[in-house]
Order: sequence, then structure tokens, then C-alpha cells
Amino acid sequence: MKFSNTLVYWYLQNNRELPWRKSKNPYFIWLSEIMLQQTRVAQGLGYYLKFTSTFPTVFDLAKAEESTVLKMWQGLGYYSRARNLHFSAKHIAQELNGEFPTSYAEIIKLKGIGDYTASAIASICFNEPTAVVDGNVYRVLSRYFGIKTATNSASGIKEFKTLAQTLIDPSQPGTYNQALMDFGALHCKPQNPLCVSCPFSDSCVALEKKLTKELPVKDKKIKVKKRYFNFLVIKTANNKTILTERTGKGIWQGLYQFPLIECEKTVNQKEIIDSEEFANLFPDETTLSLFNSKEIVHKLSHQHLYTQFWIVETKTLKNADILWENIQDFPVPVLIANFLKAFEIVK
DNA sequence: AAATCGTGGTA
DNA sequence: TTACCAAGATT
Repeated sequence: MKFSNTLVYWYLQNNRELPWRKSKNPYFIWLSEIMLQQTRVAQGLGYYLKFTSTFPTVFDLAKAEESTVLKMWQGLGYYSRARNLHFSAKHIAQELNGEFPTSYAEIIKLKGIGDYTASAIASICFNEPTAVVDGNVYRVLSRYFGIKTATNSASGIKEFKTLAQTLIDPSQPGTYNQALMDFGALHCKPQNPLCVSCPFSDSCVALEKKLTKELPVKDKKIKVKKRYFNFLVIKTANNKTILTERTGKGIWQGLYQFPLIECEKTVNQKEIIDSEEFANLFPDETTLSLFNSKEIVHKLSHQHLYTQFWIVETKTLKNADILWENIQDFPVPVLIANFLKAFEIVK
């Protein structure tokens, strides 16, 4: 039987009921696709429900402040997705009269939308036969056809896109695309794929050649950089603190944090007090104490952040203009949110 | 074009 | 505990 027929037949029996599948409104599909980039359905689901209820239309999203959008995105990671989403929402609302573009070629022009997302939206919402290639597709196709080309190489990306495009069912491209992804997520899983009960077991190259565990091939390992963060948690006598916005390049753009002293290694209390940054922040007398006796290691994909939170007590401070109770209104990284939770409990 | 961008789950 | 990696995009 044809690859697509077998696949779609499997999908009709095994597909997941997900809220965004009840609609073909491109705004909802767009939201779900952006949220699910490099993100599991289980993690993104709650955010999707929150966004669609708070921002039922693209105009509602466009009207919001960026910090509001980032606050709602807090905890989902890859925050450029939220900034680009908001940017494109404003573009659609203001320049496109609120009308979502209706072809792959137009959709991919939007900021934050690449080949995968444009293909997904075009196929699901507008029946355009453009094949999606995500992590699931790389895995299923590399195994089924026994392809050893690295999926993260320039040639691999091309090869798999071309192959996927030849396999798509042009009569139901959206269903086909989602079927391939669901099949990868639920059946042809990274570990312990269900080969025993697989509808492709008579023709899967990886199964025949016992290559399932070796495929897909991905080259290069990422290098993890170590960084040493010291956050200065100020609490003045009148219950105020300082938060700073992260700007420029690097992690957590647009999110807020306590004043940060970054060092080359783990430092002690004396080194903090003697530092130039500390002197600039606190010319007056202050007391300093380490909150976490054990260094917190916050792991990002490319960085390990060895973190200490220093509690600073001082009478008044002219830069401290944020009321402690209002911290919760600011978007913060999970590292900071976790600290705040722990600090509230101890306090 | 290789590096970078988060967080959480799984084995 | 570490390694992998999940509906990728950007620079």
C-alpha cells in the first residue's frame, strides 16, 4: 500500500485529540505551531489554552504589551518565539488588515516562521501540499528508508525535505503532515519504538537491517559553557527592590532579573563586596548574606549557570523603585521564579 | 553555516 | 548522572 495511505489509516485510529485540531483558523494554528517548536505537546498545551482565551483574535494579541506576552510565555523557553509572535501579530493586525496570509510563500515571510511552520499552516489551513519536516519526520523517514545522512547537515535538510515532498498526499496534505508527526511522536518514538505492532513492519529498512537504534543520524555535539551568576536580591526597609531588563543579545532577552554580577568562577562574600559592580550599586552601608548554601546549577541547552543569590539588606536605595509585591508582574526566567518561590517559603 | 536560544521529560 | 531531544528559527 502507498506510504501515505498506510500512514493516514494509522492516524485515523490513533490521532490525539488536541484543542487546536478543532479549528482551521490560521491564527490558532499559528499559535499552536509556534508554541510547539522544540516543545512537547504536554508542556505547550496549557500555554495554548491561556493564550487563546486571553487573546481570542490576532488583534487582541497585537494590542498587548510585549512584557505581557512574555509574562504569559514565562516558563516555556525560547523567548524569541514570543517576541516574534507578538511582532508578527502587530504586522498582521496593522499591515494586513488582520488577515492571515494564505500561501506558503506569504506565510514564511512572517518573523518567527520558517520552513516547517509555513508548511504546517499552509497545509493544515489552506490545503497547500507543502511537506513539514520536523524532528518526528526526520526520525520516521530516516528509519523507514534507511537514510544515514545527518539530519542536521545542510545536505540532510535538503534531502529530507525533498523526500517528504514526494510522499505527501496532495488530496489531504494537512492530515498527512499531522499523521506523520503523530506517528513519530507516538509510535516511531526515539527510544523503544513500537516496531512489533508497526503498520510499516513489512517495508521498513531500519527494521530489516536492525538500524532502528542508529537512526536518525545527527552529527556534532553541543558545547556547554559554564557561567557564574551572582544575583543581588535587594530588599529595602520600605519593601522595595531592583529589577533589570535583559537587553541586547544572549539569553532571556526582554525578561527581568535582579542586578547581576557575573564572574569567571564561584566567588565568596568578600569578593562580591570588593567588586566594582557592588560598590557602584551600594555606595552606602549594607549587609549581605548568601541565600542558597548550595550553588544552584540552572541548565540551558548551551550553558550551565552556577548561581548564587545574595540577599542585600539596606535602609533605602534611590534606584530601588519596584515594590516587592509587584515582582510577580514582570516576566522572569524560571531560575528567578524558582528563587522567588523558595524565598517566599523561607521568609 | 555553525552557534545560539529554555525548559522539562525520559531512559 | 548524563545524554538525548521535543510540531525550529535566526543570525
